[in-house]
Amino acid sequence: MHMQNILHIQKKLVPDLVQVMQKRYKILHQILVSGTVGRRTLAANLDLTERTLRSELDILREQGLLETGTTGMTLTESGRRLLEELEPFVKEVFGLSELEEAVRLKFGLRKVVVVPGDSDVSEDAKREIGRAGSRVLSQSLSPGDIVAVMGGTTMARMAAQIKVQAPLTDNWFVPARGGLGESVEYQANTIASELAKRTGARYRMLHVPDHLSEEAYQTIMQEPNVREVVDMIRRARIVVHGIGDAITMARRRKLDADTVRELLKDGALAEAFGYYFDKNGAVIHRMATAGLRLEDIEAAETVIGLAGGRSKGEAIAAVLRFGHDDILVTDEAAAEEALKHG
Amino acid sequence: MHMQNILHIQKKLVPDLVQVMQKRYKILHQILVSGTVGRRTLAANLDLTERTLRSELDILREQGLLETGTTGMTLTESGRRLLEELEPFVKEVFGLSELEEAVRLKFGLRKVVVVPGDSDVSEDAKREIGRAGSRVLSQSLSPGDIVAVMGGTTMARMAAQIKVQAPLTDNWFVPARGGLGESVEYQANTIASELAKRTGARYRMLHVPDHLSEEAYQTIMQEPNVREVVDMIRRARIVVHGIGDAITMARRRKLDADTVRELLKDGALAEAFGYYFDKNGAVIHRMATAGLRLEDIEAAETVIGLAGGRSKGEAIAAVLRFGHDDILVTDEAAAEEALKHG
DNA sequence: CAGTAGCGGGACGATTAGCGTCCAGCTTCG
DNA sequence: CGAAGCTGGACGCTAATCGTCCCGCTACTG
Repeated sequence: MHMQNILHIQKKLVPDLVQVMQKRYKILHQILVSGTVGRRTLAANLDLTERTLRSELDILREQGLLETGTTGMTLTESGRRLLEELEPFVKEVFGLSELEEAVRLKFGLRKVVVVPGDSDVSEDAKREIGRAGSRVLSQSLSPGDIVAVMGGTTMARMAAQIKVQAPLTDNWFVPARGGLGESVEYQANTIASELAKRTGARYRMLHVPDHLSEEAYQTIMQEPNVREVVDMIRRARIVVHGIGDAITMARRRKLDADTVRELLKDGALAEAFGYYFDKNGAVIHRMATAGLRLEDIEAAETVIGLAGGRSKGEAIAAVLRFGHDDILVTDEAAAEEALKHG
Repeated sequence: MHMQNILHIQKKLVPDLVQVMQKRYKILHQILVSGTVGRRTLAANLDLTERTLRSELDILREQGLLETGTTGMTLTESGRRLLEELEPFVKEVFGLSELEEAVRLKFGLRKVVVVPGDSDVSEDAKREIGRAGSRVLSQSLSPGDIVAVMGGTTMARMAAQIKVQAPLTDNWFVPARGGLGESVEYQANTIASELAKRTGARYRMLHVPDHLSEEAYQTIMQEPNVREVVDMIRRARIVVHGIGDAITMARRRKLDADTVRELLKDGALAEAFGYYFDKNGAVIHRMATAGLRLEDIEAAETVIGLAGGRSKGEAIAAVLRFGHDDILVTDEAAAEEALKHG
């Protein structure tokens, strides 16, 4: 645990080092398997543009790793040896990004970010998910966007770390759902306000008590300022949510015994944005509070899921199977686990 | 030997990023020892410009390694931990550049280039010295410059690897000394011609047999084309030479027994540009052939010495003590050894 | 309590590096 | 002998980087 691999350290100090290493490794590797190959062919094989490849080749040539002849480029003895020496590290260097790509393909996502570690055992990993999540959210934001956010500890951590260049005077943060029985610092309302405060955006609260009678529910929904927030939720272009284990969430939200029994019977596995899912991603149950509906999830342009820890891998897989998430931010352990159950 | 450290690999694969790593480490380290420090102070301490430092600081802050307060910048817990984790690798990351700086200061040189390895045992290191030497020479060249070169295997390797962007139509390569009894492929004449051929520059040969009588010597020096080359040598702005062990060189050049004995008696240790030096850098003996004199060495703007291998460390130190070299290109083992004897 | 030194961060123009793109000249191979 | 594929050069556009200066603020110090 303490003898951290130097690659992990380097990733912090020089974040793009690993990517560049990967790129150059791929180039050398491709030349190795090709024997002798020309620049254009190489560019096509590696899906790089001719010019960027050329810059890399110049560097590699400068380092004496490859030679240029009239028929194309070949690895030098030095280059071949380097590739061989690099072999043991390749798995590690490529580990996370390969994981990201694997998860992305398996669940048909637009983007996957995997941070190192396991949130179940490492506070570091949790923080990294928060940081990575906030970065993803920042990148996804366009002027005028309304962002609907859920609650939860991961969401709170994300909110606590977001930073923007310039104040987002043109954006809104709204809670995706009314009160869901969480303690106040992890409620969607709190998170929306924290996000707004830290980014200079505006926000709205949605105060709808849990467990209302149908009649009371209809009444409160007629309230203008509830109506207004719900309308904003309907128009949200971005939705950010955590993913939880069904039973844990049910307990945390103090569902009544009957409901819990029913959830168990139906095979509830995961929870996200107030819905419970079974292992196939089918919706089992809906929390009784106002706000985001499934149609809104489908209408949103970017749905971002945040969750980490090996124990959540299966739940993540279930929610991803539901099929409406676009971006996943998770950690190594959860990603591996999700793949197993995908 | 075979389980190479990944840092060695990275130095080859991503040398640019390793430098960036060094820079960022230095910044973090400086902040650590300063406790809290402002940008300007930091820039002055690290000898960086304010703006470049600032870009780096932004990245490091983005990585959560440092925090910015009203009184200056401080490392975060993350940053301190990173620095601690990095400690075991620092020596290795900085190994060569620290070595370069140490040698540079010890012998008062303008520039020192140290390549990894030991030429005594590694063919790779020899080639790297050649490559590095050719790069240094290219960088030192200005239009119109005359370059005087010596012979030797290291010089030959350098010549074989030099490359230039555009042909040096305005430069001359001349042998620094007439024949010095080396086999033809390592003679200064050959090297000058090879360098010229590979760079598009022009060259002159200097054919002066060894061991001439004083009379014959005076006669040959009156020869117009000898005279002409010697004049060019006098005007050389750059001198490039190898450094040898005195006894080895004496033997290779088949000096007569008397002279060798005399060299030994006088404590000859090193040889460079036809002169023999004792351990204090004092000139013991001069080879009897035409060409470069000590005055010319002093007049030259840039004197570049090339030599590697632990066994040559002491000789290198002796020549550097002579005090007229500006740039040294060597390998790790020789540099370490030279420091011991400096 | 007022003055000041030192702080971070904003701004902006000049410079440069990076990149897409196309072309010339060469070698090799069919 | 022609076609294909190769390298390396060239060039203009764009985006990033950098040097430089300035502003407002804070926390000391006298």
